[in-house]
Amino acid sequence: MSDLLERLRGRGWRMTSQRRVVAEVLDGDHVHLTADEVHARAVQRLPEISRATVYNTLRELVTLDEVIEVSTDGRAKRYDPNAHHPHQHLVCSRCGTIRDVHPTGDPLAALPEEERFGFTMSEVEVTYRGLCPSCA
Amino acid sequence: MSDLLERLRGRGWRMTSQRRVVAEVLDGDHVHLTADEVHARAVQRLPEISRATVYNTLRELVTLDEVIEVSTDGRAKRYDPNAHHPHQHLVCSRCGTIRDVHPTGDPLAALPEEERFGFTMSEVEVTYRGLCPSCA
DNA sequence: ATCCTACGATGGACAGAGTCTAAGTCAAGA
DNA sequence: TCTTGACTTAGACTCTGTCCATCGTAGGAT
Ligand SMILES: [Mn+2]
Ligand SMILES: [Mn+2]
Ligand SMILES: [Zn+2]
Ligand SMILES: [Zn+2]
Repeated sequence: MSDLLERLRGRGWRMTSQRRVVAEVLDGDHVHLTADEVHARAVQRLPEISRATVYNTLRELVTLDEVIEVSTDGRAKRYDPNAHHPHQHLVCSRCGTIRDVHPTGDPLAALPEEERFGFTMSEVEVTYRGLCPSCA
Repeated sequence: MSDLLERLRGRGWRMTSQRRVVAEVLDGDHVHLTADEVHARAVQRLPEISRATVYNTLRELVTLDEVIEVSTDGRAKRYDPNAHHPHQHLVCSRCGTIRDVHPTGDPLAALPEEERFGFTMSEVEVTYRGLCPSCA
């Protein structure tokens, strides 16, 4: 994730300990933490970091296309650092676990012209739901 | 929508004026109202109906599979009476308009076995995003 | 190395969406 | 008509997220 820190510095970001810690917390695969989960983990490393700063930093990362915002339920949004490889999500209906998945083909192809109502299409979001092995 | 009222009566629902009004508000095609929008319209017909009752009734309709809950943004959930014909949604990124759409083929087919992580799949939700004719 | 200052961090108030509770009301069966 | 448990209500409360005024500091200028 230090690539991220480099890119951000390159974009003129002032590098603070708070931003560094948020970026570190978001490192890894299949990471889909809520803002409060990010805050909880950030506090482990930097006890005085505030909730507002975590929200601010996440919002900036989203604006910079470095993190994706995912809302799979009606609850808290989740923040996904895997922003550079397009993917979809597989969610366990019981425990809420989220995995990144890569469906084959172009999902847009399944929507016939006459079903597009004159819209200019830009993206498709797919959420697969089911029970994970532990919950089944 | 009086079919709905019949079905509900058959399921042992006590029929109150409040429930009747909520069901009436939800009648129609491409209806995707928020709870507060449902409440606002219900108040036109029955001024003393409370927000809590609207929420209660919507939750029951969802439990009975008579209405579908849709969350296309991170904002308020939308309530969709078109629960008996499976469909997906096309959303305008600018104004939020929602249309029902019917993609061809089985959306599950696009997810290869090795991408299912041992999940027992149950459903797929697809959200197509773009700009509607008025917003483009 | 020190100084400056605009940008960032902070806590707390605030807002939107939804749930819960205790008390009052009424649909519908006896 | 009476009775009663299911339904409705207002408002308090929770959860998620935003906003604001103030304070602090990263990093360029000297
Ligand atoms: Mn992801
Ligand atoms: Mn719909
Ligand atoms: Zn699970
Ligand atoms: Zn539009």
